[in-house]
Amino acid sequence: MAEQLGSLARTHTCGALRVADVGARTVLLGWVQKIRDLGSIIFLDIRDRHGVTQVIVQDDADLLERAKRLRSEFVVGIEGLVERRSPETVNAKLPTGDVEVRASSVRLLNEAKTPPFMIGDEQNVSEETRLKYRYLDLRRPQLQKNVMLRHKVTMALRRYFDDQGFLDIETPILTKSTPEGARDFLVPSRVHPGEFYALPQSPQLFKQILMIAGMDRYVQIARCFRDEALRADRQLEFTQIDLEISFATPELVYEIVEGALAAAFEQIGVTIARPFRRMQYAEAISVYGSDKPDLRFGLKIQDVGHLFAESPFGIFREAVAHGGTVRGFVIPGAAAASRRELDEIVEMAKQAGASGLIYMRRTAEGVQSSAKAIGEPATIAVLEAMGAGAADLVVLASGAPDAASKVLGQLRLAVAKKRGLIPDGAWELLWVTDFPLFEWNADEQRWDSLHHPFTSPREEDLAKLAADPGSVRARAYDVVLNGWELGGGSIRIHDRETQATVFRLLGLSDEQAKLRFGFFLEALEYGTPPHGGLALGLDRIVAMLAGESSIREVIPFPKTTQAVDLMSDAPSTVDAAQLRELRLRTEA
RNA sequence: GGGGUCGUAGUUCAGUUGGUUAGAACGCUGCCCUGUCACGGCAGAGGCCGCGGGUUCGAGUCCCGUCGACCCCGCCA
Repeated sequence: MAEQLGSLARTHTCGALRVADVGARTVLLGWVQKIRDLGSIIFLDIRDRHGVTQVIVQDDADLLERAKRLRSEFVVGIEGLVERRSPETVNAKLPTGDVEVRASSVRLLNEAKTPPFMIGDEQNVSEETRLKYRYLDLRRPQLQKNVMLRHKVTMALRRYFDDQGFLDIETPILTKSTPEGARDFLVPSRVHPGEFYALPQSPQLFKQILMIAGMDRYVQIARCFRDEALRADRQLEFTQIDLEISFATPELVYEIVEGALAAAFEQIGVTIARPFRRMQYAEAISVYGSDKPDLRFGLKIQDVGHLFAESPFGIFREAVAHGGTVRGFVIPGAAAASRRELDEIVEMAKQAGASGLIYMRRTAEGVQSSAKAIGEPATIAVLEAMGAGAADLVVLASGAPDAASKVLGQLRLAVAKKRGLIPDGAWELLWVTDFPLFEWNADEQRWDSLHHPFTSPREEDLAKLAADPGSVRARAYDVVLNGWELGGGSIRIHDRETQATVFRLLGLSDEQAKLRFGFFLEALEYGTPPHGGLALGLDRIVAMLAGESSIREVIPFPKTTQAVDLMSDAPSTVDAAQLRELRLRTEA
């Protein structure tokens, strides 16, 4: 049934033809998107990734007969003459809508089963169905647009880093397991039974070694693998724009990364404001309850603990007495909220981990607080201290300072979303700086790196390393866009002594450190330049630029939240023979 | 590991208090149609109501379990 392509050569893509082409002979190769059969005149919409062109079949009985046999998604070659459409038949919705192709031959290159969903249609299809038939989903305009945007962003970044003197260098995919951080994906070695490679969580040590090797500026669009739970913004494998710079200061890293993001934003025609705003980690946590604050809206968290030191309201008074505090934020215009809306807000707070939430507002009769014990004068004092007007609602929660803020930070996001406080088209980029170097791991009774063990402490905090590790700030920084962490990095430790001190604080004996990172520690001793860098999440950047809320929309073949590829059905069992060769036995 | 939302025709969905033969739209098939582009008209096919159990005279609907998709917490140096 299907015919050969033969010598049929494409002259134009399906998005190319314009009035200037009228009179030209053309060959279009593509998919049948739509057939409008009017009897003795048939219109075909032919699609490729460049666009859609209308083909008209008329007069020729044999050709009409052939066209009638076509169905959606058949692959065809159309030969014909470009004609101008009469004014009343122009289709303003198509870039090619001023012209049409009068077919002189229709070649059926391949048939297609009826697809499970329509390609040219914007109708919603469940993600499950889309992922199973990803090759069809990828034909749809939205994903084609996203794939093309990703290409443009990638190319722009490669050009940018080349201009900035970076070398694009590949690092191994089969590498050494370093059990800190995320769970590794392991690859068994046939040659060394019982031993395993790990897939890189990031090329961290290799890029630092490239600095030791004198490469000066390194960049790689690197696939990274982490065997952790999946989310809208997290996949098992994802792509980082990984970079490292010798003789780097944070300022230099900021400048280079801001330039890179500007180049990426140019691809959607947006000029971003530079330099980016900066915010210390401590402020981000206390005021926004998050280390990746969304600055597109207010609802800033304020501390009013001092107003409750002697409050008759026991919960707040006790919190303050025991080193905690009372924090909250103002929801503008929410004073008129119904009982049901108020209950919803309290429920959202509980979902965020709050044990309770107090709200207060001004009323026609005076003021009202959901905790009557607080009393009218104190309620007025809080409303005034927080700058709440007559139309506003105040919500309050108590707890340890950071914990209260983190709960309120989640509530802040939920409230903003629910009440439509997030403006469209806003791009709020910032650097979050001065992260703590360590966080206390209560389960293991030791310090953990907040970033990673190769992060340099701030020089003025070096003296505190031994006595008070929790107060040591890192030379680490994250770049945040609209509440998404786009990337993070640090100035690295470049001397063996500091590195050894940090390992000890992390509870790694010299022996363990040598076993895991021996090659790296040895390399450090051969003239390591001061260096630092950062990694940007390419999937997140492209998703943001594309206006998508999940990175699955910018990854051609993503996995489900249960880590399954619905198209290929990976992961799967393997032959017993394969396992034998690897000397592996499974329990399941 | 925990919490939540959702599984009904190829697709997206509706389905009342548990009650006759489970509907709509789009898609699909056939016929008609010379300017359509969300073509139009006529006719038609299409269902293990995710799966398994239970309650009941009777279950798409109620209960238990299970599988899957998505969102969130934990986790993600």
